[in-house]
Amino acid sequence: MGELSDDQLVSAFKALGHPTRLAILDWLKDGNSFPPQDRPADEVGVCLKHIQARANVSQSTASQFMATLQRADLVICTRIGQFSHYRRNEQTIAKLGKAIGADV
Amino acid sequence: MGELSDDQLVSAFKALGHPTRLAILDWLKDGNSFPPQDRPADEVGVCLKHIQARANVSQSTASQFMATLQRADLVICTRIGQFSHYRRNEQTIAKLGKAIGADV
DNA sequence: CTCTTTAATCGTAATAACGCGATTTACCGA
DNA sequence: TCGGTAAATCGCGTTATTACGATTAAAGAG
Repeated sequence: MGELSDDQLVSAFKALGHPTRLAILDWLKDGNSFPPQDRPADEVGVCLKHIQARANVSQSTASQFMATLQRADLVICTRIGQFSHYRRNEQTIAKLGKAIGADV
Repeated sequence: MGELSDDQLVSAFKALGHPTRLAILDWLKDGNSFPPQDRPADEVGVCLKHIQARANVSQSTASQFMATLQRADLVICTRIGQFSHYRRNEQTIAKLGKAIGADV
């Protein structure tokens, strides 16, 4: 269980430094609050279109937001057919919490 | 002991999303590692010029970095005469650590 | 095979952040 | 009062981020 490097920390903080991305990460704590899907949200994550709808942004913006969160390793993407599902990467988020006070 | 609002969280994450600012906050954990001052660093904080020297940036850039950290409530500034001293705001940093996992 | 749906990528314009030198303000010592 | 020093602010050019529509690629339905 390694710790996050400085680059990873900066990348994560940058990703969280946006109100919508921060909100999305919060929404993903309860995947079942989104519209129903073929595969349950708490298993594979929430479909991008549902995130897009709640965030009230364009499709491309929603896709970019999730790509930013993914590059920071804050979410995990599971692609099933044509659908991309996103869920929180609790491991990285926990490491980030530990890093504050230790590294930061 | 209130919690940080969403705006405060975003502001703090933005401030931490820069390698130099993140490093500065880390340096301030050991104020005595900086050159000696009239008033000890662990009491009033570290003088701006010492932070500037270690960060290897211009005076105006150093001043702006600290202003950004201060607006995010991550550091506290103590002005003594002509010198601005900066030290960590452990309270906000602790709240930020708690917020990750709770709010985030 | 064709049409539709999903989502990533491209191109772009507006906005914000970055970092610097120059200036201004404030404080101190002589 | 007059320099000298510290630091905040201003002005500016550069770079990065933001958010969008349009395009592209892949997958499912008929």
